[in-house]
Amino acid sequence: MSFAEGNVSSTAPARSREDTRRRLVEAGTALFAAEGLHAVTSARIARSAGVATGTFYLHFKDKQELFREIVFTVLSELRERQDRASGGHEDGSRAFLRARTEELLAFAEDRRDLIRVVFGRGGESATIGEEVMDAIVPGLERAFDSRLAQGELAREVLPAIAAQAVAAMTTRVLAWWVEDPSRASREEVTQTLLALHPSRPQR
Amino acid sequence: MSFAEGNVSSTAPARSREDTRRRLVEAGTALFAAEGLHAVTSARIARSAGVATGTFYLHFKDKQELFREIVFTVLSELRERQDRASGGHEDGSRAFLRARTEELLAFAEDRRDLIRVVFGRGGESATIGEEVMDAIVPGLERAFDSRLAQGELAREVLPAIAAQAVAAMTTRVLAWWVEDPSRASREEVTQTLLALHPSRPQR
Amino acid sequence: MSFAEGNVSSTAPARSREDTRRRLVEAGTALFAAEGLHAVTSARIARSAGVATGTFYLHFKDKQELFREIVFTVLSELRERQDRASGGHEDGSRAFLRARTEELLAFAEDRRDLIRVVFGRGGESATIGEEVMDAIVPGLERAFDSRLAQGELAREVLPAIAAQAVAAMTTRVLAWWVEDPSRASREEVTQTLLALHPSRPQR
Amino acid sequence: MSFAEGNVSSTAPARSREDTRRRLVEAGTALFAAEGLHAVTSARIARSAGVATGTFYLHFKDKQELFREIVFTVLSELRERQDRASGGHEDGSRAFLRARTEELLAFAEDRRDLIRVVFGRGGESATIGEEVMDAIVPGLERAFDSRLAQGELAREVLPAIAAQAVAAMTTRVLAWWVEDPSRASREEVTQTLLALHPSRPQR
DNA sequence: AATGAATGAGGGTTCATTCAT
DNA sequence: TATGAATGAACCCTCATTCAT
Repeated sequence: MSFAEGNVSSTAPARSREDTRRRLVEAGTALFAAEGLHAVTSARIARSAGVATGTFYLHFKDKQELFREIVFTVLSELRERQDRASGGHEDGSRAFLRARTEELLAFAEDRRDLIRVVFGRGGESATIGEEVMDAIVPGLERAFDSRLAQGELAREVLPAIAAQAVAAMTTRVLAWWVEDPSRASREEVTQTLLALHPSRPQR
Repeated sequence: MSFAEGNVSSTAPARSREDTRRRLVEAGTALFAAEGLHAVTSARIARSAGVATGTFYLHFKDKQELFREIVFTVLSELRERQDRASGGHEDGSRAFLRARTEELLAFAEDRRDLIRVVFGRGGESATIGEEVMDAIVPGLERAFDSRLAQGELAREVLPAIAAQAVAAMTTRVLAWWVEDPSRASREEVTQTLLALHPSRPQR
Repeated sequence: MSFAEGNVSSTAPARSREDTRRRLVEAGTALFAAEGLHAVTSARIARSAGVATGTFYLHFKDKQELFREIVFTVLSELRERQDRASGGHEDGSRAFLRARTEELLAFAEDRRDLIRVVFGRGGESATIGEEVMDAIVPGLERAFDSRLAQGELAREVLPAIAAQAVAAMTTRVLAWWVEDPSRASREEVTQTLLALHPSRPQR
Repeated sequence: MSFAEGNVSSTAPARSREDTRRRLVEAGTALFAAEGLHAVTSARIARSAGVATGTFYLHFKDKQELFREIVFTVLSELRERQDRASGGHEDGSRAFLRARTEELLAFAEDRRDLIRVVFGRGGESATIGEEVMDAIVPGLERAFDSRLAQGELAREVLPAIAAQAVAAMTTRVLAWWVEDPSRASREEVTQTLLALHPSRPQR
């Protein structure tokens, strides 16, 4: 057993392990997007990933864990992309909001399946639905807090409520749109979402 | 009150059957509100209603049917109450909207359990969640259509999207609020919802 | 309460009771013929007879009892008709056999439903199937015994076996025929059954 | 015997799976023979095979599938044995028939349980009973067709009916005999069955 | 690390039968 | 006698998870 061989035998399985994991994530994403958390069994995910049933549990504690992983990977990737997209603009400005919204919709167009899993079917697991909200809402709430302080928000708006409202509105519109993108152009969705965004007092 | 009248309104067995049904609906409502559609079994609902497992199926084809019945009874009762409350006001006017929103919140305060079942956990069943949306969205969409025509809505707003957005926003805020009504006063919720309602073009 | 009234009130229910029973038998016959013993519930029979579920059990101990009653009523009626039909002929003669077979087929044509219940689906209940055989076989066996003694049967034929064979052959052909009477004319069935009837040694 | 050969014929897990399946088939056969299709539950078969309930469904879609498998395995094995036994004789000849009948009875003596399942209780499932007939009858009908053409059958015999009759007669006698083989010797059964077989015109 | 057969608790549902009215 | 709501045991089947290989 040469040094090289040893290397090969210790890295090849490592690569293979990651590969297996990725295959499971991909199979799970496709199935969850198409049928939802409850309708999909861990055995089917494994089969669809081309591995044995038991292999699933070498990579994930249970079905929820895979689901959760998909959901939070998406959320963090999405946030990263939005942060990058809105990087050049002043926090909370129109341009900032537009950049983030456009990036959101670009992502949704690219990865309809992921949006379906996270926002379309997330409600299937009460726990995870709550966690998704917890991942989205606090940032929004802080934003509304500061906009309220700067007088850029109607005084009667409670940031905590507005944050819930905007999170729900955005995720719902997204889910609705990816279900059938011909329902509206990307620009129409963008403009409507921006128009509905809470802003300075009216009248 | 004649003898005939008494007979007509309800025979003895009929009263008993209706009573059992009502007990099942109540037990189901409480359990669905607390744990959601999936976590509750028909056997538990029956036991909690003080009847045998089989009795459940004398009254409902299956668990979904009871769930659906609860959901759509609530929706129609709610709509009725809102219609009554907004009866005196011009369609789509501020006063109209305020009256409907106040009635919605009054209902939510009265029947937190029902709101939880319908809006908090409704998403658990993709089918029913979709149907709930279908019961709410078209009316909103028509309202936005006519408001757009009257120039009372920013021109860039697409009614179909706005309807999805407002439905999601409202139901989410409601669910969030009934989860812990101390989070905000009824008036704060009312004002925030009204402030977030899409309206005439800004700027 | 006059004498007449008393009479009415005591005989009317009596008539009604018999009527109810007859309705149950008829409903049961139709349903058993169409779907078999297992596929039919006592509640459905009652409903189809226009009475309440519980009423079924005022007339029959259980579903089997109704089934059994139908089966054995048919068997005894059939035997009576065959006896009457073959009355003028010498026991075991060709004419005797032909008369009985013709009567059997006439009955089958009249009452396809009954034949289906008794011979088509009888096998569904092992117990009753056995009893049907026990009702048919001994008579046949005695007949073969005497025909054997008279040299009208091949010597190598064991009456006990021949009786089983003829009972099975006849009931099966009957069931097959009533399932679709266009499969063969009544005369063809008669002639074939008679031709297959064990008789004097050949060759 | 190379290493490869051993591998090909059966891997360790494969052997185990087949073994479980065989145990289920054997347990099912014994139970179906003793109590019939309806009286036996899949859970009991599993328990009797020494495996868990769920294991049953790893091997068979449902109870019917196991039943069907037993029935049609028997029928095809039986046919094979009969074909082999009658191989040397001219089709439809006396010797041919005798060889097939003797093989049938030898099989019945060997595997009373199987005969009970297939012919004794087969009627319990209308569907399967029909299929069993469909597996037996067409061959008989063809045989009678050609015998009729050759004048070896009474002209008044309709082959389609005779086929039904002979199938029923044979299976019934078989079932009756295996229920208690002391009722008749194998030779007596053989001779009676042969004597009852439709043949050339009499008189 | 991967396999895949096995597990068994538990869910949904049916239905023969009872019994208070 | 009739009613029909109620009963509850029992069945079929699924599937998340384990474990010997």
